[in-house]
Amino acid sequence: MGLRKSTLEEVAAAAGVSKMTASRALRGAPDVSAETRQRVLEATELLGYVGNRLALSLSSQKTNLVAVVVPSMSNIVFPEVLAGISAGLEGSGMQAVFGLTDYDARKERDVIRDMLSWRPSAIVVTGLDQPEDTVKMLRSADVPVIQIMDLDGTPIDFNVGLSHGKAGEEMARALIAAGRKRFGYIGSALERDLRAAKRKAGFERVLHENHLSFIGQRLGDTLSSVGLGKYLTHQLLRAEPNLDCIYYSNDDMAVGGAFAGLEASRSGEILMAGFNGLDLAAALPLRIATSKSPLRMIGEIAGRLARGSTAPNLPSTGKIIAFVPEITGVHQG
Amino acid sequence: MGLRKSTLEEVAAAAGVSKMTASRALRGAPDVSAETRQRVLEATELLGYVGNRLALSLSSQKTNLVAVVVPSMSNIVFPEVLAGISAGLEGSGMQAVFGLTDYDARKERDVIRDMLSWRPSAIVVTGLDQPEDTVKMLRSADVPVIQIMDLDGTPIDFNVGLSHGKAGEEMARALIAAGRKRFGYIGSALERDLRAAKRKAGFERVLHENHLSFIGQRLGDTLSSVGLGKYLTHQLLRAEPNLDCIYYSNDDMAVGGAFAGLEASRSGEILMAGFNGLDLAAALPLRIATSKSPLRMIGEIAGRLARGSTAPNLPSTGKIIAFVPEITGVHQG
DNA sequence: CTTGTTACCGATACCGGTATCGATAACACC
DNA sequence: GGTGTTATCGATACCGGTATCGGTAACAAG
Repeated sequence: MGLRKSTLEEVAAAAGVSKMTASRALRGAPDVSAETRQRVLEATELLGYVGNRLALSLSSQKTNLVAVVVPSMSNIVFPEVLAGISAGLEGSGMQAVFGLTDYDARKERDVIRDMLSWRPSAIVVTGLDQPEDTVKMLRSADVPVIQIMDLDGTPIDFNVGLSHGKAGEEMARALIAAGRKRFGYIGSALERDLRAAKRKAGFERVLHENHLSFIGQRLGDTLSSVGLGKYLTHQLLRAEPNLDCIYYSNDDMAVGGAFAGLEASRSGEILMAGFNGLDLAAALPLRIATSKSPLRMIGEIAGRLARGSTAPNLPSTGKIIAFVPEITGVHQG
Repeated sequence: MGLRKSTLEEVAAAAGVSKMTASRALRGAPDVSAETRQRVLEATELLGYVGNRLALSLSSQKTNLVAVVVPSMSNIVFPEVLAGISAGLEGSGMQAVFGLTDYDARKERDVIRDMLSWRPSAIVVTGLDQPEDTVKMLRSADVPVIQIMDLDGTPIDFNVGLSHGKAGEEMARALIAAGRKRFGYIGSALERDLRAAKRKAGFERVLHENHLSFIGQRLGDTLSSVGLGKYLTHQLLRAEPNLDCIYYSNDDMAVGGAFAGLEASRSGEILMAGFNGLDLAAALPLRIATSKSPLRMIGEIAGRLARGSTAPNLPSTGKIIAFVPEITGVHQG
């Protein structure tokens, strides 16, 4: 059991052949006799040889890396997408590499630059709102760029997701159709979570079309969480007791809101609407309304695009894959 | 704006210097005149040059990679740990690379082998229960190995986590001290989630010491989730209506259980106990008992160990960093 | 015996950087 | 003028693989 990582050269020496022959044997290339191949495999086993991908990738000018850049891991949304990407890559020999931006554009640029320095065979980034210099960097990287989650903007290359503006609009229409009239809004950190801001803007557009507006709103400045949603809902309900519907920036916040409603003994009256369609929300004893965003599917398709395989059964063709979220849990009030 | 990735050679040519001088200029090495450095930087900007880490790492025999191998992303536990690792690595120039095992030992071995082929400067793996061949591979890799989450076993090198056996024991003691007598258990996929199995075993040890045992239990075979916890709890409560306490494999399941209790109008009576101390559970309108596992902290310390910096204020010294989970939410019954 | 074919293998160049050592020029000093 | 010192730069080797081409031995065919 060698303590230092052994090289192909050493394996070859142990097998009594040249480096080149050892390389061929390990890759299952032709032009190697069965006996020689056997000896090389034994030497490999003996030395615990593990190939060096750095050398392989440098030499072959190819990597099996897919760079994935997401804002955060602090709620279940992005992990779900990442799991989807991993699943979409499964069996391709490709490996996803994740980088976090903390919803910070500068950090995003640095992370992307760092990722590109590994010469990945594809890069997946979240959203369409990268600043110009970041876009320029991605464009000149000569790598397939897959922008996920959002559709509202101009994609660089591939684009998988849904229109958050429309998602907000549709939710507003559904709630108005269900007879809701007195709306509140609760969200957080909208200057960073641009997709949540787009949903809110879409929602408000439809409210205005119907000569309505948010009666009251509360905006937190930390990232969304169940606890924050609960806290802000208590606040908002104290200030505006006669709301009959609250739109939240996402399901985490809405679930918190539902708990707050429960604690305030006002469960049935006020309809809480979120976004994402988390499993958690489905298991809740309280009904919240939500738009089901196909997080895992978005990840899987991104993964399949990254591996370059033709993805079957896509909801639309071409380089833009659009989903329309299904709205559930809206009931008359 | 070059479409193909440019090389240092090209940058050097554009600046009218040799490759070597360009390399020095970009790394801020000495022996470069201010004027030359300026010309190189301009050429870099012009060509949109992004260094090639493959070449750099191969040449320097060093990578900035930290390999991280976790079982899953489907609940918030591991994302939380990953976020901690990222935070612990912040500012070090190191980059975490994640691989998923789906709680499958064979897949774990393959993922670890694949990770090692990138010659990471450290590798973080989940748990201490790797099969012998995997351990051998890690041992001979000549890389710091950091095993996280669990302490019950023999570590290869560094070890950060807590004893899940003891966590189960302590929870049982606390519940018994609070007057609970009729215990049930609900979990899932224990043959894969070995840490949950250890907690259960610890819990049962203390039950037996007190001449008690689980009156009834339900084991799912899919991964834990809020929905599954709710479903199994309904089942168990029908079969064993006189339970006064249920121990769950984790908080996800326990939260589902709490919801089930709510739906069955038996909220106050039965104490549900989980594990992890998720934020979600804290925001719940219902009290569940839990052991707070410092997930993010475990990740951060693993990250700090990986970057090789001395981590200040560690709860213990040496290569084993042990945490003791805090139990909350246990009330008399 | 010569020639051609096939199977197997090795020598060499290269991927894109960095380490190392040596070269050159400018300048100071004796 | 000869010599030493310093600042700046380039040529070369190397990291650990793979692509490519050429070489050798064995054997069959003429």
